[in-house]
Amino acid sequence: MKPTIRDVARMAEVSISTVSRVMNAPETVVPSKRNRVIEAIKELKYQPNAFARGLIYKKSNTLGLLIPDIENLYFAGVIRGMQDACIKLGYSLMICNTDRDMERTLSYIDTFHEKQVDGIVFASDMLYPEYYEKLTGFRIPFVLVSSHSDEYEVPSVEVDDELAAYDAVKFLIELGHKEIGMIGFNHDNSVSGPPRAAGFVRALTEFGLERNTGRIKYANHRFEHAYQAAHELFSEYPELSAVFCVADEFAMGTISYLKDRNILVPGQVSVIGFDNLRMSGMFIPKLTTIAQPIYQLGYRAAEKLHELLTTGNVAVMKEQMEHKLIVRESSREK
Amino acid sequence: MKPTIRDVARMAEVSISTVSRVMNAPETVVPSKRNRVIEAIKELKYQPNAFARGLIYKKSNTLGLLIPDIENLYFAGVIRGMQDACIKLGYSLMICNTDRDMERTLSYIDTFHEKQVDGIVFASDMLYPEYYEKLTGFRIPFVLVSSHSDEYEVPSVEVDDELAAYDAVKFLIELGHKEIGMIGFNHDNSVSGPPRAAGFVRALTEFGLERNTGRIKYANHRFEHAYQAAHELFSEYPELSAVFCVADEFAMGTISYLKDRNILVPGQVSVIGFDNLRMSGMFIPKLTTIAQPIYQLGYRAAEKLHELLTTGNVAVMKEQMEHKLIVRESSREK
DNA sequence: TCCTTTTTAGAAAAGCTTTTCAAAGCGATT
DNA sequence: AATCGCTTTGAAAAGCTTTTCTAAAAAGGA
Repeated sequence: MKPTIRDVARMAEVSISTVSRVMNAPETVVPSKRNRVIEAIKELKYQPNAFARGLIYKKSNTLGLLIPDIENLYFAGVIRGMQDACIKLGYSLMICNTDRDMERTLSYIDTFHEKQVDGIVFASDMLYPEYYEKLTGFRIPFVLVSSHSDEYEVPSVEVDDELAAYDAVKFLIELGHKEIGMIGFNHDNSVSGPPRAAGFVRALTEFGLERNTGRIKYANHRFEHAYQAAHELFSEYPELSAVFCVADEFAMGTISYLKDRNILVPGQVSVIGFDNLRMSGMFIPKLTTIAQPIYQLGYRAAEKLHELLTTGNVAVMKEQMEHKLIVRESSREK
Repeated sequence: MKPTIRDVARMAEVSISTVSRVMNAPETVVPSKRNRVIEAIKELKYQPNAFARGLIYKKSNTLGLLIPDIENLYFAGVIRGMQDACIKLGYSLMICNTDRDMERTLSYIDTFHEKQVDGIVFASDMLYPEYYEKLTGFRIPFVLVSSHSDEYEVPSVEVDDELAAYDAVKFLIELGHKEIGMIGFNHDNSVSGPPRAAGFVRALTEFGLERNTGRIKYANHRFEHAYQAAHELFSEYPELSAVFCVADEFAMGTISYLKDRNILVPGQVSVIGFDNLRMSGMFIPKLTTIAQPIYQLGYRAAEKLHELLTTGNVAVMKEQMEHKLIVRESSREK
């Protein structure tokens, strides 16, 4: 049986109140007893029961994290950042992989509520009304990471997707490319899809390359879909000399396709990605990409949630972090 | 304030016992009242308090998972499998990233104990005596995944590392390669390191290629280290025509190095990896590798832990799952 | 109609900790 | 020596749910 505070009290020959005090306000108990208690705790390997504490404090010191796809390296980075922040702030972390499935997500929210997580970080997926209603119905505080909400007032941390995409495409244009395509996220279930497409269009327009704005194919988060999308893109526009991919995984898919077609990257076609995954520097060729501060995004999201939890509010509702262009080997001057 | 069972009782005009019964043994309460209670629960969005329940049942229905490195795709797959199993079995999952840091690992075990997880899956890292002592001292049941223990009697699920490595090297030999090197895990903090090296040696010996057995360099889990190790390996043995890498990430590092040296893979050198990560099929060239059933390993580990928790024992202590050779593009006949 | 059995419902205890409140102990001051 | 004030300690309540035990009500039988 797990030892309880009673067992410690009995062994140290004091009352349970004294034991509790030794743990929570040691200076209020005389050293002789205090030491006896400490001894007993060590001896019994006593650890207070989190259920009993939770009942009193009405807090679990646990945060929930909802992730669409844990096999996506992007989220692995977010998790790491968030977990480090949690250690600093004294939270445990409960991670759930939703697979972008609504039913599953809803059920995880139920679980989080039942387990009394103090708050939730909701990553990257669309904040559907169903989620919002449930979360607010349960009065669970939450923040969005790599996402935001136009409809609701929800704190969020992300990158400026429109500007980042603009920078990527501008880079391609300044390299001398005039025939540029894009592999984007499907708009209907993606929050970063539309702004990245907007950045693509804005850059083209500003530089008088409007004729490219329709050269977009969409893919569904994974390599294979991007491979397929690249196939469609190049079948339709074989003249392309550069492609903007809204995710590094898409860039890899695109390059794979090009490789299978014996088209050289960056010799014949330049490809720029987005995210700067850990893998991106390992790929052959190493990916030119827009780096997101992935780790920091996760770290900051946890801090923001903590702020919300402790002060009941956040200083700035929609927060944006800096992106950065990283030039490696998958792009070249035209 | 979160509604409690009292609030429901008041609204439905019954006692709290009745409310509890509606949730746990509905057939024992008369339909008229039962419906009133159900109504009230819905109306108030009531959910029972997990702390209070935990106090009674002495169970959290939560499993802990200790992972060395969440940014390693291998573990992402394990997590997914484990989480799916957890859903099936009715557990929540608490994931902690140890970074292979002993202090951190120990502190996570404390947290798990305090949070009263029902059991722990310990992934891939060495089961140091410190861990074992702590875990057994707390009486927390646990199983090992992608790992095992020679010293202690601990249930485990993994692949037959020695045989898998043997199969990989045998494949290389049957391709006609006679000058073979290996990039392995450092032995001092790795459980799969030694058996994989043993498999390498056994295959060479069986085919009369003993002269190769010393051609091993070690790396430390990550791409960059493998790149460096490949550098050392080829500086010392430039005659090598094939390399066995004990991880796909090592294979990528090795291929990157060879690429930088303008050595063609598989044209001049064949490389075989280990794991079959999701990325391995995206790499250029696509990796020939020994596939581990990663998802199933995680799934099975959770099932095994469940078995341990419910029956107090486990049918087979050390379980091995099947590996499989997957031939893709990074290997070629000599 | 009365008694026995079964069904249904409520009161109270238990699970473990923290915290409040009251009491006891002690030293110091007059 | 008596009182005051501070420190230290223990008893008890509270937090929320489940479960046991008891009582009341309903149903069934004679």
